[in-house]
Amino acid sequence: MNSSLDIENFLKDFSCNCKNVQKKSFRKNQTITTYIQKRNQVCILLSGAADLVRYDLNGDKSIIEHFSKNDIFGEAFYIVTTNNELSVEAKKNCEVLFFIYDNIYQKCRNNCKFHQILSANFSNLILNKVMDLNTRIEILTKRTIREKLRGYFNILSTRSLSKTFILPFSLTDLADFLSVDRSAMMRELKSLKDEGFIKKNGNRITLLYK
Amino acid sequence: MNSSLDIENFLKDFSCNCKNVQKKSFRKNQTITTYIQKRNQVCILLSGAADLVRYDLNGDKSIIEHFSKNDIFGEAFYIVTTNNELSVEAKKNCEVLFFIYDNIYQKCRNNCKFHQILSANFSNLILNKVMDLNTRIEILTKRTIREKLRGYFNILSTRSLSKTFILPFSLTDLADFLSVDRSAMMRELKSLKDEGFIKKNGNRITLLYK
DNA sequence: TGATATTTGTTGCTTTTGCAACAGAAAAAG
DNA sequence: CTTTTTCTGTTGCAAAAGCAACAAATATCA
Repeated sequence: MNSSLDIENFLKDFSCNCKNVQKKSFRKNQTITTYIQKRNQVCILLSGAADLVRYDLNGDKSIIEHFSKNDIFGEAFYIVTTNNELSVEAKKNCEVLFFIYDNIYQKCRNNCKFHQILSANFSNLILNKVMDLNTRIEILTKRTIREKLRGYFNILSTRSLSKTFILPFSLTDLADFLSVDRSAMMRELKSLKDEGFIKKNGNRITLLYK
Repeated sequence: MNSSLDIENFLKDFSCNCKNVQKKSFRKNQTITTYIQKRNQVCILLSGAADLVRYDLNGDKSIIEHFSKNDIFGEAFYIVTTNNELSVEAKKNCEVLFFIYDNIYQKCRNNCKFHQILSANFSNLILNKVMDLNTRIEILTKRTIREKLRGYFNILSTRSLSKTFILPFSLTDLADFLSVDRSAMMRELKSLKDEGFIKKNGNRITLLYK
């Protein structure tokens, strides 16, 4: 989306005096927010990287979403149920903008530039989000670990316009992202290597098939 | 979302003379659209039910999304890759509105009511979509068939405000939706029944746990 | 209504995945 | 620079899931 460039520039040095819009910084491994019903919070990640994670009753961790620069997230996009605790964890040092959803289309008292540009760009930000979510679902609906890996690798390859690309995850996190057991995934990665489908150096992957 | 009521009323008897907005009818099992890169088509399902499906190289079918009344979909929300064919299939007779994404925020020549209301409500329509997608991901990230079933049943129970609810799918389609083998799912359903977690009559399910 | 197609329910067997555990490599912290 | 922590790579075994096949029940269609 070329429109993300507009947003990027404006977010970099936004200023708004509304008490409803806040910019906060987080250090790696801190919890940025926990999803709570009815608060309707929306966040934009200005810099850094973060994951939306769920710990289920067995203590298994799932990475529900992976956020990087300019991604939008927050409980406003979620129907929060009682069965699971969702929280957003900083994977690197992060800067995050917080506001509430109701606020987006309301003109703020100051009629500040932030609100103007935000409401103009909100749909595009969400559209990007929808595309990411659809991509994620595409991968998760694949039946086997092998297909998930190949599906994800294809996407990364397409995005980087190259057969070679760098995984945006540690292998441990990749397993959580694909929602599979890490050791099983490692086994499958090894088979893919042995059978000549991929080449792997650390987290640099090269696809060897068409 | 209470805002969906506005949309519902206006969609029911919309009229727009733009050549870029079309309303079409489909019979059960017809293909409503196939996703093609760059066309940027957006669709709103006015009535009926439809599924976004993918057939992979092995011929396995996955239901990527399930659409009901007032759901929004289309290739504009997708990064279409070469590896898979995505199409939307009518599960019942359907009425569908077609237009292109660029069109949403452009004022049409006629400045018609449709475009006015659509741009005002587009964000809410997408927001609902994001919530659905997030819900779907929640379920797909569960590790076992049992957890997927229970996760999905919890959601249906919450939505219907009751321990008893009707599955919106045939069991065959439910398996495709959860992206698992049907016979394995049936086995798991049987265990859930035998162990006293659920009661099942056709596609009416009752949860027996807390 | 009768014929045809689809869905449900079930099972034996095979393959895949998850689990647990551990050693070595790499990265982070002090 | 050394220690501590996290990540990678691997394995044997157990559990879960997929596959194939079929009969019975339902639904659809002509």
